Amino acid sequence: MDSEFAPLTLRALRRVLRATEIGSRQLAAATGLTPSQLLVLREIAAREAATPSAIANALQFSQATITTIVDRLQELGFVHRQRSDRDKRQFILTVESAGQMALAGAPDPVQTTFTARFVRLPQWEQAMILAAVERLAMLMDAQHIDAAPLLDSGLIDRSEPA
Amino acid sequence: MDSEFAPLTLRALRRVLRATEIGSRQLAAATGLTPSQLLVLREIAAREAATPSAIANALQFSQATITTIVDRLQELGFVHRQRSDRDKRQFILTVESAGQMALAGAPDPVQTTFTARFVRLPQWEQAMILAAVERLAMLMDAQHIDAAPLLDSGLIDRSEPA
DNA sequence: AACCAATCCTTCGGCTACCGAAGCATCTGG
DNA sequence: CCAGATGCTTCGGTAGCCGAAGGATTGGTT
Repeated sequence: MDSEFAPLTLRALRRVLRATEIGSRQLAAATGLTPSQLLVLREIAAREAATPSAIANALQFSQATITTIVDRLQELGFVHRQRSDRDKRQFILTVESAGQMALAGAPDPVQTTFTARFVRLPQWEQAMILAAVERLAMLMDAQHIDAAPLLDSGLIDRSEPA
Repeated sequence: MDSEFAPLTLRALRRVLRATEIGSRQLAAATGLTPSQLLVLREIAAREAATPSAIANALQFSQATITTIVDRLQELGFVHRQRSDRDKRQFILTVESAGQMALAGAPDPVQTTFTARFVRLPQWEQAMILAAVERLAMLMDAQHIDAAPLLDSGLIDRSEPA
């Protein structure tokens, strides 16, 4: 048997990736933001008291990169920079209302059509897809797995941490 | 019920995307190639008689972008440019042996660990994930759907083509 | 045959992404 | 109060990415 599901899954996954990547670039063009700017904006919006280093860490960008992107978001009036009181080395980043509107008013087209189609699937299939994607996320997310082995028995091998 | 599987799926999917994106950047650093160069190289390798415009179209890059990336791949000796006989405006791109080796010798770390973990899942789950991801690819790939409605009955809505 | 529009690719100019290294301010442990 | 660590920015550099313009080639028209 030794069925070869893995490469097929990877290939299909690449198609998904490509589609979303292209969509995010189109979205960027539509909003005037670049994909990276959008990514950073979303990441700031998603957390309380975001700091540049936290964003850099979450997105795996260097701090220098975050600085330039935040610079631009600030120029656009989407984000506010404010020194932290606790630690005056830090900046607290917050999303201004203009930024909120940009996020809300510019739905990702791929995401939109995806959702429109997805909700038409039978419930069981929706649930199945969700379960599968969450499983995928676990299988791929190396960061969190190092912190806490989420997977079931005997799944983790950890051959050479490099 | 009106269960909200869609946003959860999107959120999980974003985690997957992030993980692969980060992995591809790490891979790039490891091989000396950039993510885009790798993408283009893979795309050339994947097809017979690749032309710049075909690659540009598949990856949704401009021709100008492909030109510069192929320039660099050529400098590295990974890709060969040759005028087409049929149509002398075109170039035929082929992957040189050095490029083949680069592709083969530099496995994506995310992909590798993913596969290592994936194959340990029970067969039924592997099959389930594969089915789900293929379904996802269908749901997201706007390009092909316009050409041929792949989905089952009543799935397509096509509300405003924008 | 001569032309015109379309097509393929490149070149050019310009902005952004992204990084490492260096620099400045601040914090923390001793 | 000082030394080292930390958070962020600035600087210099490579690459991505694009639209517009340009050179060559093609196919269809008259």
